[in-house]
Amino acid sequence: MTEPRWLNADERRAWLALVSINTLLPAALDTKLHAAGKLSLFDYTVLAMLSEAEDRFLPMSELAARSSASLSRLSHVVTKLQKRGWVERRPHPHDARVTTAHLTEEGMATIVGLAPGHVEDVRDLFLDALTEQDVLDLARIGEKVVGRLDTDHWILREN
Amino acid sequence: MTEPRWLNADERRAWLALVSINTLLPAALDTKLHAAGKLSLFDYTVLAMLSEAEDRFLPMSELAARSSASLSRLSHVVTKLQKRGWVERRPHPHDARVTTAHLTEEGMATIVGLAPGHVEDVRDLFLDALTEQDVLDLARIGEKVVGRLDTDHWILREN
DNA sequence: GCAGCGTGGTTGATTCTTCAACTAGGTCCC
DNA sequence: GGGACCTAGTTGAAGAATCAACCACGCTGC
Repeated sequence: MTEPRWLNADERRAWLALVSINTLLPAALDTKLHAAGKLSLFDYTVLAMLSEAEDRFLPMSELAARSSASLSRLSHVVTKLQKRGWVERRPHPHDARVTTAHLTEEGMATIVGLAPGHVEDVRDLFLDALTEQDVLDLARIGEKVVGRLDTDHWILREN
Repeated sequence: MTEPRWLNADERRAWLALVSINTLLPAALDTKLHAAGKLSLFDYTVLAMLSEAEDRFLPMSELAARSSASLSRLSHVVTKLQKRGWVERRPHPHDARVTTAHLTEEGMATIVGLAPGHVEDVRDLFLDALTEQDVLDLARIGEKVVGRLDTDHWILREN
């Protein structure tokens, strides 16, 4: 039980900034999205991932991975999105354990309508504060951190 | 209504990494802290802010600012921490609107016991993935983003 | 061909967070 | 000195996240 290595000044700055961003940014985007369409950032992310997937469907576990969520959380949210008519659940044809989540036309229309405003918000709240170099640095550092938190994270997959 | 400026590849990388960190990092630290002492990262942050404050107390609104939370959220959490004997509420002597939250001896003992493990976890899950230059870059970029989200954020105050 | 284990997913209870409504004390200013 | 408005904080209800328990299917080895 040796004395822990406390954070130095720069480490503390980096850590505090990250924790603050972590609470402020999702809160701000949640507010915007809730005003625009009564959904949360997580709801939006789920719809976005489906809209970018081939044929607009994904197995629940793949969708969970792409939205960095637990299967349980995703299951509850998909139930909610289903009630709004934006997503459908279907059994997988070849593996009866698997459920696939499909984006409906209505769901697609919703995200198409929301996306431009959301991108503007992301720029407004976040990217516009940064130079091109900052963006590059952040992408590099961010991916390192993601790799440490989850070695197989999908955003690190080749291509 | 002009065509929105979609994210370019690097912007997208930076954004996706940040969103992923945002869900993975607190989840991992919550799990660790919950195992160590049945508290969340936010609970820990509140205790930590009090422990670093002069005389170990702060007005609710200042504590809310330092933990990036709404007053409402803080109020509920302080009620919980109070029930565990870690925090006390007292009226402010000169302004009857203000409530101050005080860290008890028991609360101090709790955070002193938890801190070394928590710092190790922060290194383990996050800082150890980064070089010294990364830490500097992240501190710089992080503070820019915080400034954009909240101009008067406390971490930007000239001490 | 069936026992045992791992995978994929759902559910309900508990805990947390947010939101809107409200109390109450302070400040401005006429 | 009395409105009007602002600041600080609390509360209860509603919606969201987590956790543990659980079911069903598939694979493996015998």
